Amino acid sequence: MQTVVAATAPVRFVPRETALQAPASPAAITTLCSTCHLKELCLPCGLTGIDVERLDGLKFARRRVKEGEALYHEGENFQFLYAVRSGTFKSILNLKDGREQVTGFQMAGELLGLDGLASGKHASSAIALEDGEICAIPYAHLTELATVSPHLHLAMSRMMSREIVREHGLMMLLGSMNAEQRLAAFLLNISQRMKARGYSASEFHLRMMRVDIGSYLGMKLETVSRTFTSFQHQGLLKVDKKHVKILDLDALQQIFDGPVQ
Amino acid sequence: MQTVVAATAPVRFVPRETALQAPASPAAITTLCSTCHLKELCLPCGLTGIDVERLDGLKFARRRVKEGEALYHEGENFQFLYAVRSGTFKSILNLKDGREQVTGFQMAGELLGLDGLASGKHASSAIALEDGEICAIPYAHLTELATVSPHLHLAMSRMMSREIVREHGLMMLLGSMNAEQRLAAFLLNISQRMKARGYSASEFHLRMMRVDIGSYLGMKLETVSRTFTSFQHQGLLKVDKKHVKILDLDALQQIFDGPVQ
DNA sequence: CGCGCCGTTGACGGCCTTCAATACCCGTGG
DNA sequence: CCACGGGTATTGAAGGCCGTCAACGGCGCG
Repeated sequence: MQTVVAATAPVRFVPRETALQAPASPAAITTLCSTCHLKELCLPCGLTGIDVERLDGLKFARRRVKEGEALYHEGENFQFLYAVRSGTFKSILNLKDGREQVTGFQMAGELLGLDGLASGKHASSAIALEDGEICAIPYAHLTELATVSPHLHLAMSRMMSREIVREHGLMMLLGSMNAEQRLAAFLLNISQRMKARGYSASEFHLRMMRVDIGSYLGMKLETVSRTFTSFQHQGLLKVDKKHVKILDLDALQQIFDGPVQ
Repeated sequence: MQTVVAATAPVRFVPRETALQAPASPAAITTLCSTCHLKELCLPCGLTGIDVERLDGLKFARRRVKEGEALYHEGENFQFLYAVRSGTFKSILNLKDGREQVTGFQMAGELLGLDGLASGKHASSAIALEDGEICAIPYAHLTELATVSPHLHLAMSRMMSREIVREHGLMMLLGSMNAEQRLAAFLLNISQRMKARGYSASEFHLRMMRVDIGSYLGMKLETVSRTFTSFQHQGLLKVDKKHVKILDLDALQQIFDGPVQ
């Protein structure tokens, strides 16, 4: 049933940058984890040689996604996990009244679709916030590999557990913090993730709109805007629309930590 | 590894194949999934004969827990998953200011500790809300089994995914609903879970305090109390402290669904 | 240019929090 | 037996944070 695992595809020399710019040939462009510049962040994180090579056997289909496009919709059959190669995505739940609830933002190296295993249908939708590229990982093949490789099994479990922990943190935020703390938490989180990806931790471009940030943080877009302005007046940061420059990371951290106690 | 003995006194869900009923090594405090009355709800859910028998090999240690006692604390090393046999538990995060954030309530057949895989340390604490009993499942052994049994691997992944989906729902609640909708959602959820366990869906005893409900729903205990009173005045239910009788489930559902649109 | 989308800002009001008092239950001890 | 105290739940009053509604400005695009 499962084909050969070891692959000897001639992809060793594909440099990171040009790999991203490969023309969108309709035929499947495959990607190898072992040569991916994101392997420290992504699924292979923590895996060693042999296990990563096993992942190579999956020959992920790579796919370009344009801004606004959906990777999958709530309710669709779950077949693939998606690993972000470039770009930013949002995960959303559709509310009964037509609004949407943002459950997370995903950046390079992060996984999308883990909520689909539960029922075999995607429990949320994933929308691209800018043009980007993803690896589509066939879940059935991945689990087959996991039965062979305990380390991969562990890595997958850890990925899911990490998602649970992340949502715990969000529940804490939504359940017990005020607007300033929420936005501070959000900015600190983005800052960290940008840093982990080699970008500046203090100056970045937000890819999502105010209404998305608001939905994610459980506040209205006007409140998001006002809180940005307030932070700017306090000298914590400089905002111009989506461009943010953090001027005082410590103070932001203190706001997040809450009133001293 | 697997011994077979005839068991009498089967509980509610009698297994089809009485032949493979398991050994009651009477002195031992171990528990077998194959004879457990919770197997339709718990970890073995969806698994068939052979896989459940494999779980039997783990010989879960059973443990009694008293009200107020902790199964584990945030930060402790992660070794076991815990399956609730009886009683009710709350999962909590400790906030910096000394308060706590409740992230979930667990009833019979539900798993505790899934957030520990991510870092190897428990990311939350689990506290018994009443005297109860749990199965302590050694995670290392469980993963070993999962490499042998693809079905078990799938079952575990599904358990985690279900937790992610559950938290999604909670984020929606915390991010976009008012006090009445939150409490309605909470009551409907409890009602369903009681029903699934063979109890009345319309009349039950809440095991948690108002402050816990409030923490879970992102509101203050006074607001919880006031909303209960309001529901009572609307004729939706009858409340006396922790005892709740739902009088109009449909109306409660309508409140949860929100204003018509 | 004009239109639509996005972000900002102001005014107002409502929902929920905060603070406080009271009632109730229950175990302990005089 | 009743008094007493601690923990829990309810209820009231006042206030604040944030939501709602509205207007405006900037920007990109047909």
